[in-house]
Amino acid sequence: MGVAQDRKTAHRLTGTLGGILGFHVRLAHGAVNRHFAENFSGLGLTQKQVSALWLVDEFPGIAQTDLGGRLQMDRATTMTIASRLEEYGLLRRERSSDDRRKLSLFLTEEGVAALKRGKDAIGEHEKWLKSRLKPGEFEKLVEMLARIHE
Amino acid sequence: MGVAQDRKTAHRLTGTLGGILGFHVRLAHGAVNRHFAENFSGLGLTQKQVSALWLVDEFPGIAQTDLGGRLQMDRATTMTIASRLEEYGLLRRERSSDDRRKLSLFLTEEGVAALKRGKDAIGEHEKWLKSRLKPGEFEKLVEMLARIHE
DNA sequence: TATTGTTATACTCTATAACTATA
DNA sequence: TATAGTTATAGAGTATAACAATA
Repeated sequence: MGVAQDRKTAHRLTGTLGGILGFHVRLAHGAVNRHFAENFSGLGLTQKQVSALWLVDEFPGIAQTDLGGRLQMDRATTMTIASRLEEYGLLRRERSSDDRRKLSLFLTEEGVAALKRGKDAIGEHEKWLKSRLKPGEFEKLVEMLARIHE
Repeated sequence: MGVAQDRKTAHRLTGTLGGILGFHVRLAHGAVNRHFAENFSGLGLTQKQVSALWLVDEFPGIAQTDLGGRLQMDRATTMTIASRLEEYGLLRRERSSDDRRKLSLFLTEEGVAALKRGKDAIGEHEKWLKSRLKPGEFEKLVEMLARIHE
């Protein structure tokens, strides 16, 4: 309640939005999404969808719940993404024999082809990202962002 | 089409999702949103909404289109956010006398109070972010992310 | 009891297209 | 003609709650 607290509050209230990390995370995310959507609309897939295909390819037979864990989404959200990819004919669901509650996910042939195109798109997109950074910063940035979401 | 190209493609296709910067930007954005939503639900405002209030406070009388520019959203999206804040009674719109096509935005008294609470929440939230980084990284991260979205 | 998947539902953010009014 | 705002509409992503099947 004293002068020190007043000063602290005053300082915080007069700060500029440009100094807020969360604000820059939000804008960067938007810029990344926009660049991908605008430049690779022919792909017919979002970055998120390519990520899901990528993980199913990296971990064949992964359970839906584990896919959700790796992409940090709850069961219902995972359901939305997986169902859409199944509708597109890119993903196949199979009841697990180990634990019959679980679904094992696999890519279809079309899914493998779509992932290949998706990875090419993401490769180009990553080049664009890299071009906006100084040498060595790319890896630094990955490391710091990972520490935030891990 | 030669061996060099094959090798390059093979390398790209066998890479792991964890090395993709866009992937980490997405996860970090999700983590930031989730932390804010879970810890400051009592505020009744999203980070995005607080950002909008903050900018109107920083630039009193800012036109809707300029607010949109600073938050990198198109006219329609800006409309959605501004209308909601007006509904909440936090924002006031006034026809500009300079250019009668434009709207000037101002905070209401309630808006000023809400922004104060919002800034306190964001201040705590930023502390959480900082705690996940090493000394000096916070500023580095802001700088790099800014270079991506600028 | 706990976990996995499922469905219904709702909310935020985003964008396109077509329209009105002002410049 | 171009710009600012507006409305209608749609889609992606996210989440909560309640339910069924399985462990």
